[in-house]
Amino acid sequence: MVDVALAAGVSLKTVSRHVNGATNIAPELDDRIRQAIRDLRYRRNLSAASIRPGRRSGVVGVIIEDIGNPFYSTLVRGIEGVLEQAGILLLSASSEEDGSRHDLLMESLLERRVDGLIVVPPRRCGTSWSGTPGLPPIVYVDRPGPMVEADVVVADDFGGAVEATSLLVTNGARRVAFVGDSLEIATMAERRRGYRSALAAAGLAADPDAELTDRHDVAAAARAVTSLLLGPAAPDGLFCANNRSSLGALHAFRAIGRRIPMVGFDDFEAATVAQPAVSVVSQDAQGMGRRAAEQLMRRISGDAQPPQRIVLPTQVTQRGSERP
Amino acid sequence: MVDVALAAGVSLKTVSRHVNGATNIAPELDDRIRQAIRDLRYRRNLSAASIRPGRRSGVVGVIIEDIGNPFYSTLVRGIEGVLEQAGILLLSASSEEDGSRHDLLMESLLERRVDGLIVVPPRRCGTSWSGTPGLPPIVYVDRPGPMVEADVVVADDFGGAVEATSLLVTNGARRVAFVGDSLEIATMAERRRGYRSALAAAGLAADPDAELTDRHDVAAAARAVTSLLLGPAAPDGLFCANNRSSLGALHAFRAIGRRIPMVGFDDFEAATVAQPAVSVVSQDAQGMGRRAAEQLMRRISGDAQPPQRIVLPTQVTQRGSERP
DNA sequence: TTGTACGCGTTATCAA
DNA sequence: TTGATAACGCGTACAA
Repeated sequence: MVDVALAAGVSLKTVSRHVNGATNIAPELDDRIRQAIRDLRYRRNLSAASIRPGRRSGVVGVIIEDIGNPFYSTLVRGIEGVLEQAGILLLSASSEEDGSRHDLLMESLLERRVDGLIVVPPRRCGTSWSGTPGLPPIVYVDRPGPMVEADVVVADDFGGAVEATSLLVTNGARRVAFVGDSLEIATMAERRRGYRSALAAAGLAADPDAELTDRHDVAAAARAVTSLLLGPAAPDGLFCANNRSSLGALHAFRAIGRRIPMVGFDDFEAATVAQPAVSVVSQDAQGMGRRAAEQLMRRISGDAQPPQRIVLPTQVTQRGSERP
Repeated sequence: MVDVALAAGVSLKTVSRHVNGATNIAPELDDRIRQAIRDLRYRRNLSAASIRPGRRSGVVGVIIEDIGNPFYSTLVRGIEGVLEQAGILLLSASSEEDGSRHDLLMESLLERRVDGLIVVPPRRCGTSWSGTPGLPPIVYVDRPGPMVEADVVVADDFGGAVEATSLLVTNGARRVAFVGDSLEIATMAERRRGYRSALAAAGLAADPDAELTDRHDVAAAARAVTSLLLGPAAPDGLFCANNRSSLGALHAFRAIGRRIPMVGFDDFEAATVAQPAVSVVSQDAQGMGRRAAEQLMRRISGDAQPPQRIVLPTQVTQRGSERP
């Protein structure tokens, strides 16, 4: 910046004004500075600019579980869309459901002085970050954070699971099984609660053996569904509690050469390709990202309202797989 | 940091040494500093640390087309895996195939003093960045950059397209159509070149009317394939040049109630769910990300070898859809 | 409208 | 092994 000032024959401060878009500069000097910047290939250092108290870094931290999961990558897309309009960049990382990894990432992002954080808390969130003074605003998304008193954007997991399960029951299923990931994950616990609630409401007994949890990937889900269908008390309906479980179920159906009615939670690419097409209760991943980013922007702008809990409705899409 | 030094009764510099993991500190002072840091909830400011010349920011910029596309999110996953081991964070953004947006993002990342860049160049890359002095190392991925003299990691698009097309021909197809995105995208041009080359090698004439380009999303690809199949000269084989085209073709088949042999470029989730399962020429997206990140790390470490062009082989996966 | 002097949080030099 | 002091690149208060 000194070099630019020297080349343009002005003071350092005038250059600073120029790059910050100040209007009270003589047009002539403005031009000289512009020229000097071009000649010297000057580019300002935003890291240096941001160390000054009260100045923002223009960066928001994002911690999700796994960018490879379509649900989360869609979520990030929603966040991107909102923040890019404010000229904010995303410093993102995947925690892989690992609490200590998550804490490390948080530290790392905080050390970089992000203006705010959008976080999908891992199943066992080591530290609870919210509340500590001096922290930038945090918005939790997809799952509630470790603190009750925090902004959070979630889908209606319970209601969606009730709808999905009821849809199967309405179509004649009497023994509806559940496939999903670990119940330590808040969304999973909620979805199973909805599943059980719907069964109870229909006067159906919950069978613990028909609840397949801790299936973390497609292959594990496929194996679980396969052995369930080949077992003694095969169900006549299947609620798949996330996109990987749904895909696994389809693989199982194909491997066995036989299917049962199913409904999945969270839409997925293969849903419309399967035969019959898979009915789902979909959550608006992009919308969740958008809402979270909007709420964060409000907080960054100084909004001090009490913490908001934003629950996005789910949507039922019937495509055929819910019927026998 | 001054506060910590004061509280621990040492000088500022000793605290600096402590947080930087220097070993030449008296254990007693080390403990006092550690305690003071805890008491004061001190967290160092990496932005401030990085403004000093020669110091890295510990951040790498990533510009891709669209984080919502499974191919790119898988690519980013590969990058993440390599860089996290070096304690490096990703500052990522989507250019949406927009050249001017891309340039803006580049400027923004450069102003944040990233240590390096991994870039998927948009179809019309406005400026050519490589070569300008003072720039951090750049590795192009998925497509060659605007400069020939730059590190780049790509898949064997030409070879893969030849294999895909030949597979259809081998299975009896005589009028093989092509569906894909804009030929301004380097990978698309290469794949069409491979497609044509395979046709020529088989003694088959290339029919311009059977080349459906500029189909940017699934719906557009589906519409194109539908009208092609319902048209006067319906093909008896279909090469889908990217994952969105493949998915579009499946939708078209389902809408019409009739299919033709097809092979897709790039594997996708629904491929194993379709009936018959879709044969693909797959590229190792995660591997491409990994290789690009590794190459970037070498450059950041000061490796000054001539620019590398890394071409990753594609792999044919026959699942049934290539047959009539 | 422009410039001077200082401070932001950190690291590097060099002397103690 | 430790500490005083000067950068790093920039923004702000205040004076001119």
